Amino acid sequence: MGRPPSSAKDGVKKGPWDAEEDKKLVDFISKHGPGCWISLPKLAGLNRCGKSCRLRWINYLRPDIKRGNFTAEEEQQILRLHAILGNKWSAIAMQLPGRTDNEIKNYWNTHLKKRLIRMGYDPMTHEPRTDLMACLRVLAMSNNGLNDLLNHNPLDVNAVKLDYLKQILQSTDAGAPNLVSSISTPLLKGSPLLNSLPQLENQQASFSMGATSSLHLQPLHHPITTALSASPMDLQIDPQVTFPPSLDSMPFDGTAARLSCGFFQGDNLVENISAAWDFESASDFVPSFISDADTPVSNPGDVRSSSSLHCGGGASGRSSPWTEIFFDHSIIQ
DNA sequence: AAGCGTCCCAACCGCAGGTTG
DNA sequence: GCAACCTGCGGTTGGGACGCT
Repeated sequence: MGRPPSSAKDGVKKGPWDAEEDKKLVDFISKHGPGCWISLPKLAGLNRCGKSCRLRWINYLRPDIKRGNFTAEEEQQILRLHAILGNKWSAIAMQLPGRTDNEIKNYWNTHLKKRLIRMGYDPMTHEPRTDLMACLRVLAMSNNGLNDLLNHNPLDVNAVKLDYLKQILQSTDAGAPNLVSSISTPLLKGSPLLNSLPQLENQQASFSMGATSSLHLQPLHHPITTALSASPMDLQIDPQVTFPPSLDSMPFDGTAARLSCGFFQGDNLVENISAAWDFESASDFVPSFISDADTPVSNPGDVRSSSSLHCGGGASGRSSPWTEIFFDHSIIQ
């Protein structure tokens, strides 16, 4: 568990602690108290840096550390405190005797945050995230309906693709309070793929999102994709738009498309997400998530790969919960 | 049984703030 | 006032454990 043993420039040992090191540290601190962490390693006969000793003592060796699973009461307390304090793990730990900030942080990241997400709450604000539902439905189709179709009729890939596109374009959310946009599909005209399904042309599709959402649909793998991503296809849906007529004649090779949603607070984009569909092969048909650039998320199941999605309004460097929202949500699963 | 992907968590890193000389 | 040092915090890493195919 943990980091592999390694040596720093000055020869100080790093990585997991062994029993002998633990004993030296415990013996020294029980005799002399924690004191100065910088000089402690030398005095205790440890080939570690003071920082490492401090961390080991505070997070593992301290006699008042409580071991074992978190109780339901502790979970509730963490949730309550996190709603008030945010990621102030040390402040939260002060209210939970025997628990360390590191332990609480780990427990939050591996259990409680995901649980909140599954329940439809934003783990940072602890507020319901109703504005995500339209995108979740689109993505649910991708993970369930599409795969089912492929499994049942693997040979008729084009039919599956068309059906999938149709589902996306027909998706509605009558239950949500903000039914704000409608999107026509002239963009898809001319696609060899779509020509085989005439009724799809000019079809109106409704997407339900927050009243200040944006949406764009654009072809990938196209020479002018880059130019398009800046404008004019990034559309502010407030309250109702259709694709600009100029896009009617845009070539679409039928191999890929991207759905992108931006969420705004006032004029500020606080979150932008995209899903891309690659129609080149059936196996690539599950959408991949992309950030504001064209960098696909290589391993969307691993939350650590989601760092390319920036969560606005928080501290810099904070990883976005959005990928988890999609892949952990009960609708998806 | 083997291979693979994901989960979990101990430990590391960088940084900010406080203290000391 | 300033630099060096020390401590504490929050974010991130990475490998063993585990589960699934």
